[in-house]
Amino acid sequence: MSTATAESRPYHHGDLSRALVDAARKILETDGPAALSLRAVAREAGVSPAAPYHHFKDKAELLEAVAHEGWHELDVALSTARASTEDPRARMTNLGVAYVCFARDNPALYRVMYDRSRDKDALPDQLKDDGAYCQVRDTINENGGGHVSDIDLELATIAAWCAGHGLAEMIGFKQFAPLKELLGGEEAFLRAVFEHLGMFAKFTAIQD
Amino acid sequence: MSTATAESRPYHHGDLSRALVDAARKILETDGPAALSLRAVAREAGVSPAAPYHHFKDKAELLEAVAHEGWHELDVALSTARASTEDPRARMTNLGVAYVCFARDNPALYRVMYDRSRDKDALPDQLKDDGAYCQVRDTINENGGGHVSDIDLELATIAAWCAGHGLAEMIGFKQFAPLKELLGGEEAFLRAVFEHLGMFAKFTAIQD
DNA sequence: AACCAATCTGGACGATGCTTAGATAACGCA
DNA sequence: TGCGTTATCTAAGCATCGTCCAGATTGGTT
Repeated sequence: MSTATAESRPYHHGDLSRALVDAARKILETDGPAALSLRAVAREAGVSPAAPYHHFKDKAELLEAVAHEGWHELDVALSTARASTEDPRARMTNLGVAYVCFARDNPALYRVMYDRSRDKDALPDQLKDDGAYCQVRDTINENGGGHVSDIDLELATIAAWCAGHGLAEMIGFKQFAPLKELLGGEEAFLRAVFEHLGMFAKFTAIQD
Repeated sequence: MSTATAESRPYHHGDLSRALVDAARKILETDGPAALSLRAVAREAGVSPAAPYHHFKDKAELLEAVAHEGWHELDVALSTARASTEDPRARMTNLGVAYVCFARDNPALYRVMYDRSRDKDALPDQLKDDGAYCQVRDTINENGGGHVSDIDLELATIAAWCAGHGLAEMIGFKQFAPLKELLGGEEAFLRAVFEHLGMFAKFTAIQD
């Protein structure tokens, strides 16, 4: 035993929940989602295949914990992007670019996040109250100068979120490679695509 | 087509490839993607677990065939929607609604289609030449009256495609239920979201 | 010191994807 | 018509998976 990442562990691990989530994320990063088995996670944490069941009901619950971390980190990334400029219009574009870049830089994690959401037919609840989704809504609201109806604001947020997610899932697709090169890199490509999404048309009209 | 779960079937099946794809789709519809194992497919087709390997290299290749059928059917659905009206602007919205409705009505199939694409980091090649993707591009081009640059046309198509895909993956999410009810049903909700996607802002500006 | 509850192990069960060896039958050619 | 070639299918087996169980170990309470 003690295939552990470090020296020989005591019988009781100490903080196995944490170690399991960390092990899962390490496997995700190095070998991708296909290699993420519960047994592999236990192996990576230096523990027997049955040990995780004392901390997580089943594999899905472990993935839930991993996804939760992912959403939080996405939240942080969006916060940073949001603070990057004063111009509200540019801020919105930066937010979109940051979203897609997060998915590009953490493809396996992003996939787990949405696989779990699709299984539950719902995004994590925290997103709506003070998470990433909320940041998109607030930024859009700033664009409208506060004159936007609740319904329009919600619809625009959904539209933006869906576009961001769609792009995030396809950003690595081979078909886009020539266009990316033509436009001078992936980020320029991203900005150009977001330029074509006019979530603000209605709001700027209201402002005028 | 006499998939022989009943009467005695001859040693050689006749058209097992077809039967396997049909069996896979039936399992997808009734039990969802999680239940789609190669062995279950073979069982459903009334054949030994090893038989599929004489027609498909592995499970992924079977799913590839299933996905291929899905893309073709999506293509048909978009064609129908495209012919539904003369107004080019409304035609574009109808196209988006039809796309999302296809995903809503065939959730498991849609998931297989994109799972396969993500594994290959590419959409099916046929899409670009005369498939669903091409229909979106053509419809957008009609909107621009042919005055759109190739690059802008491609970018707008990508933007629309990504937004449609994002919405398609999330249309069933619980968080959207109240808004759907408020707007008078799912299709009204869809139209409202697509209203907020201004893929045409640039083009209408060109036309004006 | 003694007990309890939490934690971990070893082993097992059924199911999966896939491989191999051998059985069967359809097809082309004499 | 007969025969061999080849495609197709079965049976059995391997490694792995998710999950459960009985029993061993331990830290925390009293």
